[in-house]
Amino acid sequence: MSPLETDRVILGDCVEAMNALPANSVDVIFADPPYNLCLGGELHRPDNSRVDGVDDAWDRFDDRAAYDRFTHAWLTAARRVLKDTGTIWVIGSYHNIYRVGSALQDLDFWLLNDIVWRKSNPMPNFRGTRFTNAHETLLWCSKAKDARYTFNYDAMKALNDGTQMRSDWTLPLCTGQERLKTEGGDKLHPTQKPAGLLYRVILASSQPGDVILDPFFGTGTTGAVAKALGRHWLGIEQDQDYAKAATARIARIEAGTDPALLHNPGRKAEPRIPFGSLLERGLLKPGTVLFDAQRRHTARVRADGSLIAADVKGSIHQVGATLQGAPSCNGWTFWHFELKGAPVPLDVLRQKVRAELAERMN
Amino acid sequence: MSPLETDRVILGDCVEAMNALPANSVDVIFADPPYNLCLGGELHRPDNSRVDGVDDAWDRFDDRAAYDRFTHAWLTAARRVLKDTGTIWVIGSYHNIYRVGSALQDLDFWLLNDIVWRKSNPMPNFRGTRFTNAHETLLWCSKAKDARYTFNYDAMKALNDGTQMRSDWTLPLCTGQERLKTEGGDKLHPTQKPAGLLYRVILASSQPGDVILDPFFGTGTTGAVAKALGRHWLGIEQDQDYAKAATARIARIEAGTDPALLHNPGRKAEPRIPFGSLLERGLLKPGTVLFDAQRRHTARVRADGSLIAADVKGSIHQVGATLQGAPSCNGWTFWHFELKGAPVPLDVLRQKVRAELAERMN
DNA sequence: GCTCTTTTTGAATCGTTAC
DNA sequence: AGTAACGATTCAAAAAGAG
Repeated sequence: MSPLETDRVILGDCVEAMNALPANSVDVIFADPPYNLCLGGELHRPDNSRVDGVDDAWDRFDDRAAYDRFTHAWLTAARRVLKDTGTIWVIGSYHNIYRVGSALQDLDFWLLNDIVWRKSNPMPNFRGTRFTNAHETLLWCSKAKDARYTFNYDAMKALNDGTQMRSDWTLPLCTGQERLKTEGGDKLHPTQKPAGLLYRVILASSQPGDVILDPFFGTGTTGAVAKALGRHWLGIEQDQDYAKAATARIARIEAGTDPALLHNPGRKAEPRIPFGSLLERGLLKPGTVLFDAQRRHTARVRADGSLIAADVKGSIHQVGATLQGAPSCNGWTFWHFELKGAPVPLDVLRQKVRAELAERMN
Repeated sequence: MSPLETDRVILGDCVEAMNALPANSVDVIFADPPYNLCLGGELHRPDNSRVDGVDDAWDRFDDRAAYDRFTHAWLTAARRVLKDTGTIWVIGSYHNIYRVGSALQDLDFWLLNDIVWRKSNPMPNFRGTRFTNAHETLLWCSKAKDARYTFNYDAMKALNDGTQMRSDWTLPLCTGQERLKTEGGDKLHPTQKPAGLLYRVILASSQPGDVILDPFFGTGTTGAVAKALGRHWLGIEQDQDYAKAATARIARIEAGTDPALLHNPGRKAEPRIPFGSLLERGLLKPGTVLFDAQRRHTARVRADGSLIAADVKGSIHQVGATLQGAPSCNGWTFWHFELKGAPVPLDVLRQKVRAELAERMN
């Protein structure tokens, strides 16, 4: 077999293309396979605008068994081209990631971490039917339990302001200037991943000069970041338009650009403390009676963190404002509870939680 | 089969115990099954015979297959006792959650969300070989794709300070006073879950009076929180010491009883008011001119409670939708009428009627 | 050029009841 | 059973528009 020719896009099916590559030849694989979303009808926002869901042909499978066969096939091909010291990353959502995770384990990949990409700006759940689906999952595996692999611990620690990088990464979606557009101004690809995500993946698990393979190349984010970080890359993509756009995009990147220019650290976790968390933490119990400093008003705490007074229900702020006839009210300082016979403002509890959180959350 | 006897711990194997319960009898299942995949220690077949160390590959295969059989068995038993309108929660880490997730899907459970528990104080990775494993995953499933299920959207939104609860939950580990200890001062159970986690699970997915089953009861956190939140509980535990500690722990909890504190039914549950009843009650007169907030559209009220605009006749919703060219419209909030020179939404009148109805109930 | 407001949008398994 | 009507429902970020 000929030696590996890198820094190019291979047009075609990813299994066939990988099988045409030399075995044990790439250092890292990053894969963003179809999620098999199975979306039904249309979805509208409360303002009646239509949500542009993923309905592309490449995301449609006959059934779960067909998706499992597809997953097994491409992971098998990926395993062959991956060096014994290499690692593979796969990203997915709850629709597919449990199939992928099981398949990886069945193929004797060894799970090193599962990483949660916390989206700082996810799409809300418009109908109020579930929790806002605000994250995706990345699986990071070595080829075997006892395999040696690359993990740039110190680079990750530095990227995280001196404390160990955790398994949850807070990063925004790929939007704005970063998102590739058609000439008509629409998004070119329905699921373009943010460069910040690939930055962490590649920086964590490869060395300069390594080869990064992406079998579902799409708009080529993997190639763009790999090139900027001084790595070689190889993309496989079956859609000609995507392949063309990716090639052009990567050509515009300067190789080995100062990583600081690309550096896109996640936002710090906000120290916002919902009032409800005091209940979850057992610092306050449902039924606790709250009152203002002058003891002119009282209200009781409900299990969900709302307050109930004679005629009013709502947040600590809303109820405080309504009872006073004021336009607004800071419930944290307005409301007090009784502790050993003395009135204590709620804010004391918030400060307690903040102090605990500040200890190690990054 | 005898009716379900709740608020007790059943000592024994969870599959046998669940099979002895009536089918379709519990509202929510919370399960924290063993994760102990490949953590060393002895290997057992399902019949509890020990596996002799043979070839590595064979061992590994047998181990994972055994875990899969175990998972399949208890999930099958769980499915039988769960009501068709019930939901199941399973918590796990990357060691087992991909096996569990696949098994749930294979058994036709329908994944509603995967939830990430972000630990605010995780154990660091001491050897610097991986990312700090700072989260665990909860899977939340209904019994079938089209099953109705309980999700207390408004309670969750209230608990999160007025914005939708997301799929990532930041909560501390179970430590300090909360952690049950042996007489010697050691932790009683290796994986006691924080009450705050169960608080959110139970508040989100059940109603007061519902039955919560935990087939891996351990120290009884599920029962303790269920009781405090006015739910019934049922625990299955095979370790006598854990069962005893759990029973004692729950006995100390004060049961939540006040529905006003425990229940937030939300707006969706409010009684329906036909628009025509506003006319019957004389709150609105036939011929009243309605308009939207931007005064782009107008319509007149007819005696039968339908609207008439230039080209359109129909309900307040139909006419609003048609005039806007929208797929749907809430006529109650869309349409306004003039009162003392100011625009007032129809919804104000509906609230008035609802208040009167509530008054008469007392 | 600058600030403030409005609009747009993102891998979405997104309803319930009465007839 | 299927169909039609009712009417509930969104957050963050960035672009685009307005002044």
